[in-house]
Amino acid sequence: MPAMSHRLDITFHALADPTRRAILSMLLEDDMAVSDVAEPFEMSLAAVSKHLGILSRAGLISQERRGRVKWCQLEPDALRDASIWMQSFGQFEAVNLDAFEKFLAAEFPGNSDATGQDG
Amino acid sequence: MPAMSHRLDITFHALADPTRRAILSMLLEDDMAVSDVAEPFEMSLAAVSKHLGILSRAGLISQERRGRVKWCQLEPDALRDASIWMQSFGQFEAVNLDAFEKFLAAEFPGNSDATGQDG
DNA sequence: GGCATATTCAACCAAACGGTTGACGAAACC
DNA sequence: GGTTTCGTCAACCGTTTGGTTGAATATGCC
Repeated sequence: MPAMSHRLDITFHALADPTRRAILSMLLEDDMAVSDVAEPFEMSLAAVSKHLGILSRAGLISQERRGRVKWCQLEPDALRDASIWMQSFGQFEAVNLDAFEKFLAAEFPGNSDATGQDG
Repeated sequence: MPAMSHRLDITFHALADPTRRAILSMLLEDDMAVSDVAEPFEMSLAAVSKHLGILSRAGLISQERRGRVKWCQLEPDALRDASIWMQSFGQFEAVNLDAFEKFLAAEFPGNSDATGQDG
């Protein structure tokens, strides 16, 4: 596996954008069509389509065409390498569940607007 | 904490570069001066200095000036939020130690060249 | 003081990013 | 068959990125 590092580049880069993280959060709840993914964002469908392409190339989501609708599905396994890479820096063997809850409350306020964006 | 999402942007972006991940790996072993961090890389000192600035602004390292030498120290706590964010995607409550070992062997071959870069 | 060492700053560059728009292709509906 | 819907493509645009170089700013040494 020579390109291990490159895969990490792709994964972390994909995660480094709030829109893309918001999309992943949305897909946590259910598979979605591209248009439905795009709907809550104040940007063009083409822009969201690009984001989905980046997530897809990173392996973080998969896309399956059914009829004219393209369904997007979370592929959380792709986070594994990145997560494991982080583990190599210690500290995280036992994630503090308390901190986790607080974090979620801050990152996904109300969970009705689980976008990971400010506001 | 309104800018939680922005912090994640910064952290993931900092991690999305192989040079910067290599630097973090080097700092795992020991604190280092800027010049010593730069030495193994085939790029200018100024470039490495910029990378260190990015890592520092992300909180992933701290820098302390002693005399004319600036020492760089790993700050693994900054990975916590990013790590926790990943936990929200499930899958990782129990990291597979076996996978972890294999990963380390691939990412840091021999551990004498723990750069995280290809080759 | 004068010179070497350690690090950053400033200006610049090519390439990539995140977005837009308009055209296009493919599937579905009537 | 014509039109609408879904999604991508291509071209473009301003900004950011990751790198370079040379000058500037400490600090340490003799």
